[in-house]
Amino acid sequence: MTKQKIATRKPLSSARVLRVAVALADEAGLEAFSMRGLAQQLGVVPMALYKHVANKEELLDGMVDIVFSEIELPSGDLDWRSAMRHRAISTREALKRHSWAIGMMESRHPGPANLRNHNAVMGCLRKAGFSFKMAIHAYSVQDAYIYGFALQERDTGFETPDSAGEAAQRRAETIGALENYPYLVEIATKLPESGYDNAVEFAWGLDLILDGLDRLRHAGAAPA
Amino acid sequence: MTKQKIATRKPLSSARVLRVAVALADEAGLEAFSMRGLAQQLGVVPMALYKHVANKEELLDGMVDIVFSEIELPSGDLDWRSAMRHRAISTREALKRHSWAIGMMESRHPGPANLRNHNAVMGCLRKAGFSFKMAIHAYSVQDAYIYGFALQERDTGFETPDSAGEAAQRRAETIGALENYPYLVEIATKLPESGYDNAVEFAWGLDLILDGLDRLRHAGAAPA
DNA sequence: AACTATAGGTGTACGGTGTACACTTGTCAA
DNA sequence: TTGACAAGTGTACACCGTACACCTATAGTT
Repeated sequence: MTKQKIATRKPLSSARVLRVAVALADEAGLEAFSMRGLAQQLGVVPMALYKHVANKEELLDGMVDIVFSEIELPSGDLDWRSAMRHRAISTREALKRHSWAIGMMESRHPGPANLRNHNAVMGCLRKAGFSFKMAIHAYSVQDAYIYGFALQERDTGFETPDSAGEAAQRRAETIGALENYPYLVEIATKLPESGYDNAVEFAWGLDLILDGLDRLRHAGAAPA
Repeated sequence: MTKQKIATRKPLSSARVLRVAVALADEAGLEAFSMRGLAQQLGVVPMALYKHVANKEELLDGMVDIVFSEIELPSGDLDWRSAMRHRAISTREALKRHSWAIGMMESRHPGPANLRNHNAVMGCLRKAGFSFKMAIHAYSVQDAYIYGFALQERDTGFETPDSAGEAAQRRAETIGALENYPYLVEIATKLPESGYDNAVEFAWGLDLILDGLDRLRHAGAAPA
């Protein structure tokens, strides 16, 4: 009986723990993600996890690095702008799949996929002719935008045009009459019919930034 | 004796609870911020808080709205670019003071200061002649950048040029030899001597975005 | 084949969390 | 003086991460 169970049960491993942890966080959210819940998902007692993972912090480190590993590295075959564009879009998509990771991408002990990613991005910019200082600037704007957009996308759940309108409406109703906030009223009324789409919105801002960078690529100085 | 205590002790109020909560979160961090800790800070038993605040979630909502209330609204006396620039810088400064709020600005039940802020920003853009769609785009890029920059600033503690170098060094050493990541090596070596400064970095990207927006202000379409 | 070292899974327990619920106490109106 | 109501208290519960001692199944060596 116990023998059956053991024969049936796949053995644990840190890789499997990590995989299942990511899946669980994906569907339960970070708030509801606990060591006890993860153990249950794996058909095991909570303390069994600690034979494969030092503690929850280290587990989260590993989970974040899995997210990094899903992000496409900038391709050497493309011009820098296309390469950066692709990796930005790939990053947003990874963060959409794993929204629990959104605030944690740069805050945790970095793993190998993280380092590979950062090294490749910086390399792409330097090879494209950006000076060191300019490359730092370029990296900084892009990542700030990508992470910030992911954050907003998660927080203001504008999934479809409709829900965008509803969200704005609800927001205003919550606090009282929206008479006092005419521009929020405008958003609540016009956004639903505007065909708002997150992927399009993301690309719009991304292109604005990449265009700006292209203009300044060979300049050493600040934006005009 | 108990009488003395009571006579000495200022009475609680939701405003005072909120004020002290913000101060406590500022110095302890969000992780270490607990209802029990807050109660202790106020010289009161934990459950006393619940006479003035519904629960921790609502308390956090109120705390975030305090942060919003510290952000300068865009001034009507300035041109849109200057007004947006000031409020962006003011936002970053508020988030620097209250870094626990960084991931929560748009995720929580919005309070009055939040609504006033959003309404004013949208109003500034519309009055400056941005079409509705363009104003949405402009708002989206700016806020994504601001929040994303704050996030990075918090996570990669590049306070001074020195610490920036140290951080990069430490990061690489953690995972193993940094031989495999030449561009991270470059960052680790050059950044310390480059005079990196967060406020300057923030303004650089901000100006890049505002310049881009200015170019597109009257165009209805996507970045060129 | 017997023995033993080791890795992996278990059970219990501790100190932390948010907060429900019933209680006492302080303050002011009538 | 009384009685109502607001404010603060104490106890208790379910959850969390995880330290520690224990058992057990397997692998290697003799």
